[in-house]
Amino acid sequence: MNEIGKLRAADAARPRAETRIQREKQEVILAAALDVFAQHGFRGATIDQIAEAAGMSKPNLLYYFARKEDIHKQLLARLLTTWLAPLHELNAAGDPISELRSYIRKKLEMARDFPRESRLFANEMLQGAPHAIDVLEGELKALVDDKAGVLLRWMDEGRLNRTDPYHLIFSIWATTQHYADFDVQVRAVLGPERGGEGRFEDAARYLEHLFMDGLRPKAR
Amino acid sequence: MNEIGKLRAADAARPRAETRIQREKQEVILAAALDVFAQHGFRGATIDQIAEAAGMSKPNLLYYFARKEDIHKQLLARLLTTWLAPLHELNAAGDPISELRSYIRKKLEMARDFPRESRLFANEMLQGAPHAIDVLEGELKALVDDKAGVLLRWMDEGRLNRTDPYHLIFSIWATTQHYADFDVQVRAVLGPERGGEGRFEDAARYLEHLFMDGLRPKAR
DNA sequence: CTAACGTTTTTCCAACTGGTCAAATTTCCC
DNA sequence: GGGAAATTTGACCAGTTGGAAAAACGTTAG
Repeated sequence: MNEIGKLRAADAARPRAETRIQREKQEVILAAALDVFAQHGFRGATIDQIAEAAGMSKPNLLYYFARKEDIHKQLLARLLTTWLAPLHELNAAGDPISELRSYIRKKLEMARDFPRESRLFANEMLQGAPHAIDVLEGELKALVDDKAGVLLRWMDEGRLNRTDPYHLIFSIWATTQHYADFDVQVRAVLGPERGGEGRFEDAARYLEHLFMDGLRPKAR
Repeated sequence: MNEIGKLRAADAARPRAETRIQREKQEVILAAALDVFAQHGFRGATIDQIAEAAGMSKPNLLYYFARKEDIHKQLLARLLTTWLAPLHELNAAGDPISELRSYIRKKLEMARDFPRESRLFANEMLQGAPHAIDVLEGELKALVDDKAGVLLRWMDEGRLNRTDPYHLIFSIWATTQHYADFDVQVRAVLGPERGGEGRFEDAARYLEHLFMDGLRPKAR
């Protein structure tokens, strides 16, 4: 009888050397699970669904991930690191306006290129972050605290309008992720003509304008 | 044997006169279902869960709503009308800046006062709007087309900075609903001190500033 | 080539799922 | 207070769910 599966589950701290097949199949499973979890949430997704999307039988899938939760956990862990990367790159030594512009652009590109990851995260938030609350209160909060400090310094120096740095970051998250999470709505409202691929460029132009200058015409 | 349940399911066009108990229990069920659907999505929610939250047995609940989908449908239908009301109220004859300010405020209040409704809607969007796509492409698109026209006229008159009116509306939706849908994240990042009830006032102040004036300091 | 290990399939299970049905109980109107 | 209608309950069902076990099949290093 094989022990690898159980070892990996019980003893993740000392992972066994992985075979080629293990690496490949695990990727296939995670890719399939991303689709299913992103659309139906954790409870709404079934192992059968994931297995079928991954092109294998349920017991075969369970050979690689002993339980459904393990797949979800790993997906979430991967996501969170790549998700936070753009904010990490916000450079205190750079120019405030172009740093923010760049951050907004990167986040919008992530919404465009990794919409399933965004929806997976959104699902986790809607459920009250049962699997991610620790990261939110720990790593994420620390990072945002740090960057909020940077923003605040920029504001003190008069290089950015004075406002709430936390809510500023929230508003960037909200506006960019909206294009992944509410994609159906965006497409439906824009209609067939404007709802095509160009919508991300339109969004980028609009968001830049909004965040830089707002909507009120300058008095003259 | 009783027929009301089946009649109501089969012949919703000509509803029977409702008894007091029917009205009351249906409300209790819908309130309970709102909680459960908002947290777990349609597939992730179970009738047992809803029944328990409503304080009744499953067969008893099924006496009032013959199928799970019926509860969800009704919840969604109610939601959509109240959800669109604030945008309806955007008045073409008013002052652009105060109209927008007022719209943003109302949407933020809805996120604060009806977070479960917001999450129910978000869940539906994440799943690709299987039950709401018609409304999105019909009623909602028509309304947004109309109001986008108003915004465009305001821009033509120089009373609003020229920008994309559709994405403007999206950004208002995104930034306000964020405080309902991503509430856990907002609280976690703000921490115990700043994450209390005051967060909505802070958000209101910030969003007003963002939408009105943006972040770039005025050249002087 | 073959034995050990890795992988896949088949079979199975207990718990849960949405939903039915008839009997028991309660409510309401006369 | 009695009877009809409305409501609630308990027992039940077929299909699905997450998961276990072990046998059958592949792969690969010596």
